[in-house]
Amino acid sequence: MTELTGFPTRKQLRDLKRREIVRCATVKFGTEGYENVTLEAIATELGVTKAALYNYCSSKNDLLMQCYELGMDLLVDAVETAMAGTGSAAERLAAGLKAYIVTMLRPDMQYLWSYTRPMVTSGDKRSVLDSRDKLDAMFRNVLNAGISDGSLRAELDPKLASLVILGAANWVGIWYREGGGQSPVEIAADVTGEALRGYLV
Amino acid sequence: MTELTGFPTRKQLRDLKRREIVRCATVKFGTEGYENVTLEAIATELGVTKAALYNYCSSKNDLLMQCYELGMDLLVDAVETAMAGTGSAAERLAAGLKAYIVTMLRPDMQYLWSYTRPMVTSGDKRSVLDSRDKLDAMFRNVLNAGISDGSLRAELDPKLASLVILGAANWVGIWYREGGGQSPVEIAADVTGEALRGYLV
DNA sequence: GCACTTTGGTAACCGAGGGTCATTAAGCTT
DNA sequence: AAGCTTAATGACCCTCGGTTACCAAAGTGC
Repeated sequence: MTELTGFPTRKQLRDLKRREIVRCATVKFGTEGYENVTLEAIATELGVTKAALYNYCSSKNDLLMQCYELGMDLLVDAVETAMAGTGSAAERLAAGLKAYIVTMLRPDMQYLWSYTRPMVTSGDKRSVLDSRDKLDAMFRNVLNAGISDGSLRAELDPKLASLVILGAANWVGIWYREGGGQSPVEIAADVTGEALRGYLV
Repeated sequence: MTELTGFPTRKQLRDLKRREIVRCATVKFGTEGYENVTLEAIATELGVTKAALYNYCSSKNDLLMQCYELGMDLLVDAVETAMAGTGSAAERLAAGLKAYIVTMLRPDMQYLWSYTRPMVTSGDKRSVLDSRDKLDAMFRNVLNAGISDGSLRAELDPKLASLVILGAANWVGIWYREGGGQSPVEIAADVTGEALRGYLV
């Protein structure tokens, strides 16, 4: 989010608009569901016509990809920050997982995540898949580090373990709905504890 | 799959056709994705017109629900059978989970499962949600049984544990793609072992 | 055997919505 | 001022989910 000062250049203005479109679409896709949101609706909300949107995306699906990309970036950032601490690998793993879940449960991410992610197929934008791989790699790395520093069980298989752990975490994004008594932070703590139970020494 | 002998009655014929439509739709939704399948395509493949389908379903989404229902029934049956053994609860849990994963990875279930499930919202057909609850209950029950018979750790929380375990299992349906070297049975065994690691005594 | 309803299908159509394109208005540049 | 680029518009097309009027064949009562 680079802020502008003075006269924005053409490029800056363009990027600003693009981001505004993506932000608007993210909220609408997230709360109403991809299929129920028309490009007309997005355009109207932004005070332009549908055709104008096509200056910033090549198709509705491409717009969805841009939304997803934004979400993935948030997620990567959150996990990266949480894992940057100086504790044991096990502690960093727990912190990263907790951050992952909490971020995923943000109101504007939640539905986007659970409802939309499945429509991102392997044929899609490379950058999206890159973020996905990056997240996976971050968790595998910290799992490996845990074996090295002795804070996680030595016999675990990082690849399998990351699948199980991320599976459990991603599942939260699917069943969690607001107003269920527990806050995202509480849920994240519970699920993190449960998912890592078999790996802590 | 009740087979017919002799002259089928009107009702039988009708139900036969309905099932054939659902079967066809399941395969197509599963392999091509819900959005990419037109009712025309399904109708053509069955040698009828689009309008004829509306004698057997009330909307495209309703057809999807019927597909999903079929899949859920298969899943419930598979798990029920696998869990019916006489071993310890831990053994039955492992068998059930393995059956769950293997069934989920059947070619005609796979995409339907990962791609389509998210579109089944809480406002949908009761029977679909019932199957979902039923599966969940089956796993929670066997977890409870495991605490009782001592084959699982006493301190586990069945609700949380079933979320984590099913989350890990469902995640497989999302990342698994055919031709990845490992067979569904092998994957099911690996993931089952990994997901239950923290719960076995 | 003949009217008469019921069932299951068809062809034609409708409207919503994604996507396109010629055109125009508003800056830059020289 | 002239010419070029950019961004937006409005009218349009096409696909596809869904509806409706109509028809043919199978069952049913007389």
